[in-house]
Amino acid sequence: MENQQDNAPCVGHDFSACSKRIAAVHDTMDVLNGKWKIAIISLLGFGTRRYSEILKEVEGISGKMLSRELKDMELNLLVKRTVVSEQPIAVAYSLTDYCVDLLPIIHSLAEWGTKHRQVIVQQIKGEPVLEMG
Amino acid sequence: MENQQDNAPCVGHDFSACSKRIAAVHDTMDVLNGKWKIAIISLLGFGTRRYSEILKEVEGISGKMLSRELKDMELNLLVKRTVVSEQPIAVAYSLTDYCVDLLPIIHSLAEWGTKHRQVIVQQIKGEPVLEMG
DNA sequence: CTGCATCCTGGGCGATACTG
DNA sequence: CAGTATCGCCCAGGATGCAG
Repeated sequence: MENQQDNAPCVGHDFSACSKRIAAVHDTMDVLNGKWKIAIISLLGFGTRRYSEILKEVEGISGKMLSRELKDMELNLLVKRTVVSEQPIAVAYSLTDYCVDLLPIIHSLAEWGTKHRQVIVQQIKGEPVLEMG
Repeated sequence: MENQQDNAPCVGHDFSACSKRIAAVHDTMDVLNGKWKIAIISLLGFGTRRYSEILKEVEGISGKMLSRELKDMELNLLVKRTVVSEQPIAVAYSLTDYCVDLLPIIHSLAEWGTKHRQVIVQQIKGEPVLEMG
């Protein structure tokens, strides 16, 4: 699979390298779908959190969505759910070792986001006010 | 911003590192929103493509969505649009240098997706899944 | 060929109330 | 505190048709 250069053009019938890569990325984004999962992973990357803590620290998420996302992520082996105490109930969530592999990627995403914000700001300041659709 | 260890727990008032990172990732995912942009970038990472080529190679995308995504990505300086010929009209799309920075990340995403697919298949087959955490 | 307008549907997601 | 149930909005995105 890796005898293909990253930036080599893929013309004609050298089709499969492209589509395989696209499919693989699709698999990942399928698991990371929705508005919240990446943020949750990013947060849990800083350490174990309880349900209510995530609710507070992930700005804007509702309880329903948090439950749903967490359950989904558990099924996909991204997070581990641990009942800490029964009365009152407390549940802790942490990343699986396997999901930890995503952290460097997500970190890169964060860095790019920071850079992008600057680039766009420059564009807006620099350009002679063009009306954007 | 980087005096924070990647895996250091962020408790109590060490709140801002978490939320800043989350916000930055959010910025990126905001730009990469929707079902198609990452796939398009991944494809264009293999080389310049024409509109109709992208339409064929990105499995499942409709013409409307492709136009929309491409326009959006152009505004965000992710792709460059070049009119190749007028009669009949032909348009080539390529990644900006700046968007090329995303390729390694997307490549990592692809690798993780491949791995994940295997893990999930193992899990479904009931094979002893690796012990997490 | 490239790309826009229109119509339409599914489901993602928010708000709120409720259970254990 | 953790999680579910219900209701409903809204918009991403599919299908189709038209225009330059």
